[in-house]
Amino acid sequence: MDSFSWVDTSLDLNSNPLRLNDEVLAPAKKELQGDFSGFGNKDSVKQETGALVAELNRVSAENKKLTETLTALCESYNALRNQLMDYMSKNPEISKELFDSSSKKRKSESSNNNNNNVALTMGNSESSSTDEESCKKPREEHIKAKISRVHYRTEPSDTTSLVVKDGYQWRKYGQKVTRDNPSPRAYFKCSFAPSCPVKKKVQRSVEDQSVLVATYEGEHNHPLPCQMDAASGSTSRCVTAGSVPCSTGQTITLDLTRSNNKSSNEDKALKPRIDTSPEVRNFLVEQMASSLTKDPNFTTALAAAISGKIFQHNPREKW
DNA sequence: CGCCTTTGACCTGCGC
DNA sequence: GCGCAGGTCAAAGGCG
Repeated sequence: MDSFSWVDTSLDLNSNPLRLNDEVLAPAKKELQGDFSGFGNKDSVKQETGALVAELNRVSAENKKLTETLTALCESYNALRNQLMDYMSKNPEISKELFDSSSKKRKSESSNNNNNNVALTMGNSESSSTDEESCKKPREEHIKAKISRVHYRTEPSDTTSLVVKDGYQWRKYGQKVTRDNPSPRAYFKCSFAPSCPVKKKVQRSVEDQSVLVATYEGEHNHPLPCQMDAASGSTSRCVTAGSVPCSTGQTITLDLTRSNNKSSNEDKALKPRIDTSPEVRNFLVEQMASSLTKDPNFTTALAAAISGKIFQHNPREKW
């Protein structure tokens, strides 16, 4: 699966057209439909108001039309993406061929094009940021080791910490300043199990210092420590980011700035803005549901969570 | 006292 | 062979 995961199929859906309804048009509409008593009953004002309302209606209709077009576009895009994934999974040699040629090409461009997938990449886009992996000698262990990259959004004020709370226990064994990024890169090993081969590299994104890029190598040979804590009934000290990002082969962006009791302007500014029109909301919900159910990694994570619950109910049972 | 982080030294692969 | 850059080691120090 990793062999074709270079396809960056991410799509920025936070584009402006979707926001027009609420953020731009609604206040204007409200203003136009408001009380004009201050202007008296002059015909010219009425005519102007009427013209503006008509114009607003026209723009609203156009916006709705554009939204529908975009929705249709998204649907066809996702269908096309799924077809591509199916095709490449059925033809691994072709995807490998494509991967090899593209990685060769990217090798020469890597100094300029790394970190292209910062921000909203939830699709299979591992290799868009495999700058160092592509430069490595393809040793067997590196081919076998599953590599995944997870982006964690941190507090904008926190630009020095390289700690990623992902639920596992890590021991830092090194830190290095790399050439292509002024921020230091920290090296971690999984310290929960001595035999666990998983390593993690954490470095701040060049483009956005508030984004931590964690690269996981290998697979954990033990359950998530939080599940163990839950099983033993002890008070867990781990704070998960709500996901098990290991060995997925995908790039995921997690927002760690979303605290429960915070409502500052800064926090508001970070919140994703989603169009509240019903059709768009339904579409997004359907897309999310279908993406999650189709994703085998989600199924795996779900199974892990359920097994964790089972452990919780059967504390005597060993794993 | 044990665990963890820091940090300089060392190792290894790669390009010239 | 040499230099560079990324990755790893291990001693020293901090902290609970």
